[in-house]
Amino acid sequence: MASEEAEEYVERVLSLVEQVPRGRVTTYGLIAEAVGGGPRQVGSVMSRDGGGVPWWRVVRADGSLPDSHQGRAREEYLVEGTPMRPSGSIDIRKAVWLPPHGG
DNA sequence: TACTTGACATTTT
DNA sequence: AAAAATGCCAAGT
Repeated sequence: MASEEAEEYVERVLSLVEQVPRGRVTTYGLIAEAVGGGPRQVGSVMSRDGGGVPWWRVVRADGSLPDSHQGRAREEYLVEGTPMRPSGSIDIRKAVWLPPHGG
């Protein structure tokens, strides 16, 4: 039962990811700022239990995609109309969604 | 306790 | 613009 805290942290992360609107994305760092901890922690949580949320809406701070997002994520960006750059990475400046802070 | 790992971020070359 | 180096946080071994 000692890991109840860890589960709550996971739920907070997933909760934010579920709140990301279509056509927008957010970053690991912003989520980390909102829920606490570090960007890497958010990434770890995602790989563990991010399978139930729109994980493709979470990208790196510069709009580039993690190796794991290759494949399905690309299709999602196309159908959702996510602002992309000709290079293939996301136009983070237009696509970024700021998660709600402390409440 | 020390070392290694990971869907990251920022600064410097 | 792209790559390397450094910093960061928590968990696992």
